Amino acid sequence: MLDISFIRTNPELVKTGMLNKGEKDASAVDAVIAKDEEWRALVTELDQLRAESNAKAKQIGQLMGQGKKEEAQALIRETGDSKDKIKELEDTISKVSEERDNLLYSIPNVPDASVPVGKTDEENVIHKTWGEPAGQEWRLPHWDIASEKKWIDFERGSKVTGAGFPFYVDKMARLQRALINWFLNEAVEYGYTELQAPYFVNEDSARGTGQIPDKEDMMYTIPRDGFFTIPTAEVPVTNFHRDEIFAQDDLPVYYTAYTPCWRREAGSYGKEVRGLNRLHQFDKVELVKIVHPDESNQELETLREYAESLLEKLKLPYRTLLMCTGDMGFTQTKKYDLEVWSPGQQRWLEVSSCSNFGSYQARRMQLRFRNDKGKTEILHTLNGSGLALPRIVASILETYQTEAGDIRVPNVLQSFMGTEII
RNA sequence: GGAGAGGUGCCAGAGUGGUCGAAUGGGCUCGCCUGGAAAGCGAGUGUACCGUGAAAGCGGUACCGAGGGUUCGAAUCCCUCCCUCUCCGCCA
Repeated sequence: MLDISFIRTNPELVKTGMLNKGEKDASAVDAVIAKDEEWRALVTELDQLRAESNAKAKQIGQLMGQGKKEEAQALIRETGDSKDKIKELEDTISKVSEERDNLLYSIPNVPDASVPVGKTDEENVIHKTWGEPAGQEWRLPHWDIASEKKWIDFERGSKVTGAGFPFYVDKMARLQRALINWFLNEAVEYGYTELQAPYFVNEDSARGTGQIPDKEDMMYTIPRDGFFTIPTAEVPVTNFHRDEIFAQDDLPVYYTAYTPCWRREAGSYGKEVRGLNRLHQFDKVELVKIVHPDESNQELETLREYAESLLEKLKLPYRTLLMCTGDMGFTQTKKYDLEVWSPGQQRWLEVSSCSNFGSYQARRMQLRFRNDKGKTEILHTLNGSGLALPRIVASILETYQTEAGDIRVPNVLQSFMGTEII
């Protein structure tokens, strides 16, 4: 969520950002300011009442201590009214603050000034392209390669679990393992601390990173225990330090974690979900940064460059898009998508999304540091994939296939695969 | 899963209805002492919110695992939940 005092002092900026992000109207901004004013007035009133009642209780205590029972009794009789009033005010306040918070949750993060204004993905800006996208020619889409080689078993996955839960068989299982290892090794070498995270999170964590209330339907739930299966490692990893206060010297903090990711992906269909394009369960190595507010924009650039370097080392042609305001998502201030070329499908596939969340997530999580003046201040969080596996696997199969039907193994993966060709 | 014991500030740990935001010790910060350091001595050391102020600050409220309740008054009593530890069971 945004800082309410920031909204109060910059209402027009927030409204513009909201409309640019494609919200229908920005009335929530004025509404939240009004609701907050109401809340503050009530809190002031309640605090005064409580102060009076505390003073009385203290006095009663003193009288009792001195054995002046009669006087104490008289005072106790006086307290009835204010007690009811306090109770009533407390109920009103909890209602009002809930309304205020709901409004606050409905206001998206303000896009950074450097983000292009636009409505749809057509207005995203191509920030960079790398490599020569190969033509179709004799190249097959990865699902044909995989089924011919019996490397990915979608049918048995459907039988055992459901659509979107494939088995990876033999060389494909090994390729996945190779990628996970290589991604983690690269990240650790770069300076990320490796974490192994829980695959289920509780409601507080889902709220901390903004899956609740915004994107609740993307997650699978375990209702009996109140858990959500993680849609990305971002959720447990960013929540790792929830409610903590960092010393300034400990910043920045970099984490990497491999986890499976589960997404319900309700409403997806057709070529979008063909093969490995979109799955309900997939593997991903995630990168998370927790940084000083002044550094987050620069940190986003280095995060993107790091993710790009992985594709370059894999020698997979890609392009980087700077997402426009309308296509970038609710909680981000700025976002880059990395798309790898799929020669078998002749289309780009998103394999990494690098985002700066500013203070939006950190405020929900009360993730803070102590600044030069010794005051606590909200940190900034970022994350990006480094990288998501299935589409990388798809792109490798399609890019590295030979006309004879074999698959060459990218150089950086050969030591993990134990071979140069599969 | 069963039985029991617990969850207090940065840490350890006292506190079983009133003057407790919380003893004491350790840590940390600053000052004194020293050629410098250690030791010693002195002072300080939570978070959030509301009000006020340009700010430093000042006044107030809340927080002793979380949420409810009893009471004029709750860290302390009651209820629910979560977590930790010990023993038993189960188990990779």
